[in-house]
Amino acid sequence: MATIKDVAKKAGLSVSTVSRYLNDHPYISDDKKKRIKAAMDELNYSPSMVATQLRSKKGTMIGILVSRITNPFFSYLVDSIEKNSKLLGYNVLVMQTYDDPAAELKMLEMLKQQVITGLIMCSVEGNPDVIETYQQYGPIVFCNERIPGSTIPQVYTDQEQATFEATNYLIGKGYKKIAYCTGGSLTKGGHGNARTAGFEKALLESKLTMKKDWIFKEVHTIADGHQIAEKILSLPESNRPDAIFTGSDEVASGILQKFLQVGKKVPEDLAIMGFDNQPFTAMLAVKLTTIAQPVDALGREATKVLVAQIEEATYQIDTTELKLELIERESA
Amino acid sequence: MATIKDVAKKAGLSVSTVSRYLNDHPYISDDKKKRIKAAMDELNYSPSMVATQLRSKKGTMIGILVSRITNPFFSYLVDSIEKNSKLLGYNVLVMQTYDDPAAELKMLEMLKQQVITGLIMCSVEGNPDVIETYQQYGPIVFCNERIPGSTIPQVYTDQEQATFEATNYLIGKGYKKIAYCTGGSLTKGGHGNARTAGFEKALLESKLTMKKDWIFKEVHTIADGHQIAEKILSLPESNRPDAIFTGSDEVASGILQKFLQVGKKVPEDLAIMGFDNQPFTAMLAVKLTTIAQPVDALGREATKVLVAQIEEATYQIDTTELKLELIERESA
DNA sequence: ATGAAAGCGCTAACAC
DNA sequence: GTGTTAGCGCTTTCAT
Repeated sequence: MATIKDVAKKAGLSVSTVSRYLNDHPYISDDKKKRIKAAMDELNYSPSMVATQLRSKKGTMIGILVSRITNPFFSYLVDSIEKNSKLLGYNVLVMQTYDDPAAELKMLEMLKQQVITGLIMCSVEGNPDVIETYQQYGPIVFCNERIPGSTIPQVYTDQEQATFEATNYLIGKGYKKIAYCTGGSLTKGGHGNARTAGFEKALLESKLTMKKDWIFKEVHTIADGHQIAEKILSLPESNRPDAIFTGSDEVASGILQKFLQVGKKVPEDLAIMGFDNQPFTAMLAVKLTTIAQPVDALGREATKVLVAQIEEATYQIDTTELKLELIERESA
Repeated sequence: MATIKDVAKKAGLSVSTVSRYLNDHPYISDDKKKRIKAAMDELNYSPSMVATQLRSKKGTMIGILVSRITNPFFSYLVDSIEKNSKLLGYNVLVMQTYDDPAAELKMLEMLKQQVITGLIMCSVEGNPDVIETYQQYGPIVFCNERIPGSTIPQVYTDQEQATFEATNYLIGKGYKKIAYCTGGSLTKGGHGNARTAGFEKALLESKLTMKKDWIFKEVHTIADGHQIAEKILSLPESNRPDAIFTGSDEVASGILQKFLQVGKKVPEDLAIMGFDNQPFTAMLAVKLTTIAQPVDALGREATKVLVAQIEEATYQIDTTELKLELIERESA
């Protein structure tokens, strides 16, 4: 591999001139520019990013933390962040946590070790206070996750309000026995808390109660949905919910599928509310009523905030598109 | 940020000893190990990956090239590669090409610039011959894409055979006017060629013909499926296909949805064959007949081959799981 | 077992 | 405009 030194020698110039050329500094004579270009081509030279970065301290890699990339919400989010990053001259290092705080810490360490120049956390498992201590090593932004009172910039939607409204929508339709699913662990500070708060608030206002048997935590997949359906169906009829807020289209679909399989009707036997408005939800046997997330805007704004911080500029988040929207279809 | 020098000073030792500690060399006295550890903790020290890499030439980042991460096939593939890489001590840099050869080249350049230590190409747009020239800068493996005659290691399934069989399945059901969709551009050497070959072979053997009007190229999304459906429906009835091989569950779903919307029946009015067996295909209003891909195995084997090459070991690809399987449901 | 010192490839004063 | 030079933080001979 040719180095800047080789190029300088071949062009009969000093390394500094070549370095200037690389960083397109002003004031290099055209004649020399051509000689340098020729030498580079001849040697098939590419500057070493590693050396550049060691010296200049400026990296070009952004880290993205998601819990599971196979969740379409996250794959669309990564898509948005990747596209916007590329536009701004950055590359993305993607890491899945699978809800493991250790993976998250590993990513934070990479920020410290300068592997990444900035970090977008689309899911957070660890203690926000310790995450904050990593800000000294590079900018961090929370995307989608909202951590009240944190000093870390956040790009988010109002999930509490949306869940509140969605639950009221259910209540308004006459459902009184509403079950609840969450991807979180239901511990304070864990994720999914905003939604839980909105759900509880709606129930409280209507003097409805939450039953232990109707709460499902740490559920994410279609298979989880199957299990939930089975649990519900194994309950005595008198004790079964008549509606369920799932917090995930995948879980919702799983429940739906199992109910249909055993000959139940949706929403007559169970009304199902999804979350995310994933593309396929409009095509299911019973079209899913769900909540659309502004995933493109979420990714775009998060990227812009992060890059602004990296480049020591300021950027005011544009919140106009960051709205959740209830999509009314057939399942509830 | 503390450096190795600071640690050495604080521990009253030389940088070399600290470096040895970092790389757990043999023969450091326990006493000194403790002093080093203490100094590191006190200074909150983390070695700089960048400096380490500049010196040692050993990186820990693997590049993954996909066309669109929002395609569930790719998100599952990335999931598999990411998980397996992590297991082997590597991180992943993900880049989407959106079928743009320039993006692909950019990634190849990153291999040259040592940003990534190895590259898994899950989609290839550019000229295989020029891709091969990049092997001098680091190992490359093709995953899913098969490029006959290339010296680059490949992990793939037999898509030609599977498409041949799927088409024969359609023919066996009595369909004679079979349309065809591909994500590729239908140029020689472009992707999707294996499938096209299998399709053509099946048609040829049954003396069926391909019609221009029944060929759809560069289609990927549900929206593309909608358009295809509209084009088919705009054809005079006598000239409409009675079945369609889509090469993509997303496209298949789009076609299905539009047909159902206008009151057509599937498979009676049009038999639809998907590809990928994405989770939601079993839950559509008309369950999709499709082809399951061994995506976990694909990702795992690709990662193992690549890492073996990076670490200068040898690895024999385990092909036992690399089989495509026709999943017969309702749409065809 | 430990240390001194020479770079890895590049950037950025500083000098001319 | 262009060249000289001192590092960035680490690894790695080569001594001892």
